Amino acid sequence: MPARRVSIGDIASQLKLSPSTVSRALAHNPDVSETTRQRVQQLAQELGYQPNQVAVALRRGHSNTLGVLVPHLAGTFFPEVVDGITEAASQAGYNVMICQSREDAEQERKNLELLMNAPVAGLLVSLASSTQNYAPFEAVRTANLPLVFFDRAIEGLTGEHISSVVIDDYAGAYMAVSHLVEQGCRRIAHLAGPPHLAIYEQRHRGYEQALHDHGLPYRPELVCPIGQHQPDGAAAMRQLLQLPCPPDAVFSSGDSALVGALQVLKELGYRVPDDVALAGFSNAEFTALTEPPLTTVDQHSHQMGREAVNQLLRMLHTATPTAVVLRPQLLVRASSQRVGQQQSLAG
Amino acid sequence: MPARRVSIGDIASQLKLSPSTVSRALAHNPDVSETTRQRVQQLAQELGYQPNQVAVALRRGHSNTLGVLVPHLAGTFFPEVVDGITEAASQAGYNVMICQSREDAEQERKNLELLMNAPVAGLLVSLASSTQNYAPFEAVRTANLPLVFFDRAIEGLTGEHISSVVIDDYAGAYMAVSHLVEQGCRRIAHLAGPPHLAIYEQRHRGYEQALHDHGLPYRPELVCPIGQHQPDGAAAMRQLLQLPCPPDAVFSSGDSALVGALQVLKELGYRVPDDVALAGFSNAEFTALTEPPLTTVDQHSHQMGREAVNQLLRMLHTATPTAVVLRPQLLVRASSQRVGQQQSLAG
DNA sequence: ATGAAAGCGCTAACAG
DNA sequence: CTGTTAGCGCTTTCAT
Repeated sequence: MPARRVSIGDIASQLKLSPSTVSRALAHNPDVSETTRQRVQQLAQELGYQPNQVAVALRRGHSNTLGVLVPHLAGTFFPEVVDGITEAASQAGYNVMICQSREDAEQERKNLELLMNAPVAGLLVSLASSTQNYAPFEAVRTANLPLVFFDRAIEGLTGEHISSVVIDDYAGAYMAVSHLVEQGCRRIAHLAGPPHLAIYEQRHRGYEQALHDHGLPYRPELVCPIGQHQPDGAAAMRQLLQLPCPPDAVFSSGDSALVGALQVLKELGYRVPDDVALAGFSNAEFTALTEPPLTTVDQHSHQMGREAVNQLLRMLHTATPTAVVLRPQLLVRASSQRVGQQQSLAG
Repeated sequence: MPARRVSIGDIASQLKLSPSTVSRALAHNPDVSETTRQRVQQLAQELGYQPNQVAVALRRGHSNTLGVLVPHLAGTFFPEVVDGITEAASQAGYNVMICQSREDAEQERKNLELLMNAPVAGLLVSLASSTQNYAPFEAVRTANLPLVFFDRAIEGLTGEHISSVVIDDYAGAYMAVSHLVEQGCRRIAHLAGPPHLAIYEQRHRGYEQALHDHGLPYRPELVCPIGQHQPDGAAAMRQLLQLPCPPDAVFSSGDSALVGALQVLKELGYRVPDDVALAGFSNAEFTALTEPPLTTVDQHSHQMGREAVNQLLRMLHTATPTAVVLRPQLLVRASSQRVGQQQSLAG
């Protein structure tokens, strides 16, 4: 009943040829005569022959599938990267298998194992926030399976088949904070992310350096280490407003937390940007739709996905790993533009 | 150099056993003696043995991979469904392979072919908006490959291995429009989606029926067939406001278009909801963050994904197809709540 | 230009 | 309880 699919053997016997010849004909092998080639292709067409990719993969020892491992698919960033990945992959004739670690290191390990046995031609990975143990990635490295980290990479893990595509988080934060200073802000708070993820550490460092370069002091009480969700940002904002000397601007390491802060400010009657100016990071879809719209740093997420695939394909062919750093772009919107201040697009 | 991976044969020869015994021991087959089982498992552990899933799939004739085909991964809806799918699938020991049709019927056909040869244990599909020819799905049906449509289904395509999970779009639209009527709106416009997709047709019908049941006339000039993006909604809104007798409410078939409409209204100085009340469909993340927040219909997207996987697993085991219809939920927010009107949550 | 044979890694039927 | 054999569908020597 399950409508058995036609195999090379079927075609061979119908045409009284050997499987090898049929295989060759299908592969446009020049050894095979023009006439047989046509006969084979004709019949294959008629019977609706489709190669069994599993058998092909087993025989060849590798597949044309790329494995993708992301922390989650919520929000806008990762879906956009994945979109870029699937687009570039399918253009190059690869398909894509996606797993989510759900920010859990153990789940990440399992998925990694799964993908390695899938098997895939290579891996595109963005780390879970809870990952502390890099042993599973060592295993990928020793298996010589090409690996590209995107956005969240392991600093220091290098190998002959390990590339990375990240944005310059440091520069993005620096640009945003410099912009806030130029708008006249002097007490700039920072909603910081988990520091063991390099991206958040870099954003923190960019914040720090920008303050320093503009002659402003770094005040630890203005730096709140928080989760990345809306309520986290709201709670942090409330605390900041309790300070004897509250901030006149907030630079958040993520947009969701920032929108939480915005809501608290509006609720308590503060004016944005005049009392408190706001800038975030990621260019989430909703940042353009809040009131006021939020200044944020765009990460070129779609392009990051495409670039990650390019890196992978490059390694597949020439085995030269690279570390690509994309330059982020500051999007200045009303949440940080004070009247009477010059507009500036860079830091 | 590529650090050859250890196979069952390797373990067998090191232990002077046959591959079959090793295979059995690994599979906890009760036939094998306790001692050998332990020896095998011990060595497998030490050598870091991992089964080659491709070989397993080839041998068994099927894999533990589910194929997912979505129109796109932009916005919030499909990522949320996919999130539900991967969650439920991985709990059931399946992994997930995701393809995007990019709303293109030809791409959809290719991806379908790809997934069928992957091979997958079953398919979870949401149609591209341009799909008119259902032949590729006939092929899936005759291959007896379990198929679950979610959200965008082919009405009338039934089979022994075809299920569907959709929400009651008709009811969702009916609820939203009834709510607008209860808020005192009398000239309710509709931003309609592509009518050949059943979901949009149903939303349109729900709109029509709600008007009728409340004794309001259906006015064709208030129904705008548009694309689903923000500028489409903005353009439609401008047109509607040109009418001799403009609408006092808008029910949009999607949230992005609605936010476009909202922006035009604010730009031109209309008050929402007092001059024009708004309601949308999908509960996109940003609808809670606009000013005012947008009333919308929640589609239980995450649950839809989980449910789709359940349907698929059910067919894998018992072969009984089902058509699940989830009940949507109207989320009343400020964009439709007029002061002095009673609040109502259902229609 | 074509065929025969071997084998990718695994499992299941069939001995013993 | 364990081993032998065969084969999933395909590709690729090696013959002819």
